[in-house]
Amino acid sequence: MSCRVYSNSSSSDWDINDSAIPRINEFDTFSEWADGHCRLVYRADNEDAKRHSSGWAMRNTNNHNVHILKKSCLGVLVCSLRCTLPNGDRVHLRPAICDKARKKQQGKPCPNRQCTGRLEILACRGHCGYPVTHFWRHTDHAIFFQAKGVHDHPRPEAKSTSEARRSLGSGRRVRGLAVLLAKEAALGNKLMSLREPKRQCRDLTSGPRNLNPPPLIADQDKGYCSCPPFECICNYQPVLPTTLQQYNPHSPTYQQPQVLDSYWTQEPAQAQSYPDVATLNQQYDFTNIPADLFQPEEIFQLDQPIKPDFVATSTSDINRSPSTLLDLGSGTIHREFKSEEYWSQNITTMINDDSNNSGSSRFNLSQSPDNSLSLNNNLVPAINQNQYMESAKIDDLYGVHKSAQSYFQQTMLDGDYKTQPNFEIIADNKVYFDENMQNFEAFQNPKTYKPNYQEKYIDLGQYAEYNNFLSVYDGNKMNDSAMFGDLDFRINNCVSGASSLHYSHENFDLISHP
DNA sequence: CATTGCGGGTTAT
DNA sequence: ATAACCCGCAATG
Repeated sequence: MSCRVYSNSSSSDWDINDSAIPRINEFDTFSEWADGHCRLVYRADNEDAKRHSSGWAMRNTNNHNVHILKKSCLGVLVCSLRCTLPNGDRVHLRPAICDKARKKQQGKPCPNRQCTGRLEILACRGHCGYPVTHFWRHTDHAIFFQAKGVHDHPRPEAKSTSEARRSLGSGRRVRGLAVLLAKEAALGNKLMSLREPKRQCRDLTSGPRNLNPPPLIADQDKGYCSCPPFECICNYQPVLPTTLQQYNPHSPTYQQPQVLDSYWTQEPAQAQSYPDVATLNQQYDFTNIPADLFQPEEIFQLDQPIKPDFVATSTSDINRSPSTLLDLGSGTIHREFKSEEYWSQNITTMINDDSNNSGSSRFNLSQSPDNSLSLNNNLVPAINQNQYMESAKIDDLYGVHKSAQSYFQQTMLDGDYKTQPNFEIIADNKVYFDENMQNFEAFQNPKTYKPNYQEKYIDLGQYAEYNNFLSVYDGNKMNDSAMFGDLDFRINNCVSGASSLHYSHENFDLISHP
């Protein structure tokens, strides 16, 4: 699935912006759910790579560089009430890529027939407070992919699922699709639930930050009804499953959203039950709210960087934290993170960095004693948020954690995750050859190579197939080995100054053609 | 109609 | 200069 230490290609070191890119002779299999700071190299004829596709909802972003396609993550569509579907799962739909279509998605009724909530965007802020970005760069013989940031939200439904529903018109009535979705979502749920805070980075210059982003706009008095005009169904006060930590994908209690049969079929709605209801979140009192507060212009837009100045309010404002509504028109966030309700509000140390910057994230990250090592699963942080956690479940998860850690250590001890490839030097519009007769590609805007980050990923997806997961999940029992198989483990040493350099200019035949 | 990519533009750092 | 984003356009399916 995502990034890997043992990636065929990422054994080399390169940055998408480099003028010199290693010549890659081994390629990665396409990673639909690439996450974290990672670099992959695909065959030039890889159809998915050629389409620049991703499971994440990525929209094109103009970086004014015709040679590198940049995309940024749109997050995920979730229910404004964070409702729990009858089977205990959550809603996580795929945001439309085009702004217009996405606006229309926002405010639509929650697909959960028993829920009065509305769909809203949970923005991605996994890259220093900004959306995760993907970069694509084509050469004659390879397609280079680089991702920056760690998605701090659930996976949306896969593109294929979204497309299938659209092509089926009122897809919510299709039972077969529902099953498909449920399976896929369930799989994603489980994978996400095992994801650990991925960043173990420390900004040495500024020190550890509490990066839990607070509401940008205090919002106690901004209760609203997101019902579309003429469709308001707010005369009903739902009992809300608003135990916020349930939406922390890194909490052992977290369960990924899932689309239900009841959503997709015409079957009568069964009585909704909220087995883990604890408190009613007054934020979602829709009783006396006009129906016209959901202005299209207020819906969806800019992903504001999170200012560390705000963090002080994060913990105490949990229950009042408004939802995130990004304004497509103005680029402002009108209502801030309900995402805080998804994730932990107990962030002690947030470490989020990329190759060039330190930054913020909504992740609740556990600080590893060793800054250079972090297990990328979801099992560590049982921090003040497990009131609803069954002890047995905790035990299970920690069992997985331990086995995963064991594997990780074993793997890293092998120490063969890195090889030194030939390098593919890319300068502008000319072809060069190194002494090994490697073909070099043309590239504009050569830049000085900046070996300023070091990261390694282990993707265990190669050890367990998707179908294995599915079948395991179908049995309603995820055993540890299966879970373990698709975990991402990664080491991120994001300390720029402290990172050992993998190479120097001596390793490159840098050619600059300004 | 949505997706995708392109590119001119703005704003902020 | 760089990065993030807005917006319109065109090609495509």
